[in-house]
Amino acid sequence: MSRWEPGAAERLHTAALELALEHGFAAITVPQITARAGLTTRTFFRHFTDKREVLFTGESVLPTVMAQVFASAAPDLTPMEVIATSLRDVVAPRFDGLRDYLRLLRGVIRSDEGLRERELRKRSLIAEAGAAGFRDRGLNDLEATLAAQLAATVIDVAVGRWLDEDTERPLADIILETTTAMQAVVTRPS
Amino acid sequence: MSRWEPGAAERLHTAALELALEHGFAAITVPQITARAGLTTRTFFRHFTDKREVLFTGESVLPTVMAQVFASAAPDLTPMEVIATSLRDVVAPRFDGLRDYLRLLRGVIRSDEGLRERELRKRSLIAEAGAAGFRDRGLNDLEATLAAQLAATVIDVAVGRWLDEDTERPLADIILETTTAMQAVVTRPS
DNA sequence: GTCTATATCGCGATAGAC
DNA sequence: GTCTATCGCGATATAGAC
Repeated sequence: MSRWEPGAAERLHTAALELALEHGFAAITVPQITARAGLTTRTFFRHFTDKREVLFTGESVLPTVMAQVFASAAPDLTPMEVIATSLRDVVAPRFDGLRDYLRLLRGVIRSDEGLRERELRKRSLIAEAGAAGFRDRGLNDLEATLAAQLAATVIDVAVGRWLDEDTERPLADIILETTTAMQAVVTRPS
Repeated sequence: MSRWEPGAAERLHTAALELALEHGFAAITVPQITARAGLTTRTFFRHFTDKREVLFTGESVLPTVMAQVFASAAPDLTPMEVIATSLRDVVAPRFDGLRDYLRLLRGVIRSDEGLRERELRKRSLIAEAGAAGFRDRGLNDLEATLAAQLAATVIDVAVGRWLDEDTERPLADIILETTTAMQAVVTRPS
């Protein structure tokens, strides 16, 4: 048995989310968070570079997920097909079951400007990882960048709508709806 | 004649940019910036909500520019046509002449994680303003959101490439190249 | 304009895992 | 022994209150 309870980062995350839900993120302090998790302030900053970061754990898996997305895509698919099928098959399963938690978290993030800003980094990381994947598939720099931005937009918008709805429609359905709408917007005839 | 030299915000911006170029943004302090601008620390925080903000003045015009973009677009244009022609006619002229300054500023922003994060907010503001504009043109929520994200991506990518190139190719040319590539990525046949 | 809270981080020590 | 996670103390700058 160790000197410390395991899962310090996760306990800090839970404590921070609970406190933020109760009092608002701006109103709580790092000492408050660490007190609830049974740790010290100094320890907090060893796990997270700043106060906001504690709400964005688990985000580090996103580039990994994007790598999976492209590894699992058939080589003859067009960029939009890669986006549509891969997000449906690889991303959606990862989010299933997290809906209630993600709704709570999103509520906190939306209520704080600093957190909203921090959240935009997630999209940026997705787009970066995606661009590398599309370049590996043979697209040139410009096309790879644009395709990855499209993918990031689809994830962002689809997950947002998935969390918005009262009925829990499968994320995979919403992803397909979103990619279809994207095609329509770009190819719409005058 | 007033008690203060005019243009406090602009002087602070210039001082901050110069100091950041010399020492790196993280290494400089607000008192250093205000000292160079001949002001007090308190005055700094009256003009800017935080230290990073001083490098992002002028950004507040972006929603206005986006409003212009949609006001000036012919009503029968498709979303992609609105993006292509409006960015070329309204956005590009606004950036002309700022290239050297923007390259310097971008160098500073790229070198600091906090500033990179803050910059993503610009894209977010553009997308929000754009979505409102596309809704006004009759697109439904989903399509308006996607079209605005496309527009934000085109601006981002096109301006980035414009600043990257050694030869000063007109921004309008690069915008057209970017929208063309976007169409190709989405409509590419298998 | 002054005062103060608190976010942030450097350093040294400690305690267990291996 | 080394490695890693933690603690405690202290310093500084941001940022907001008064």
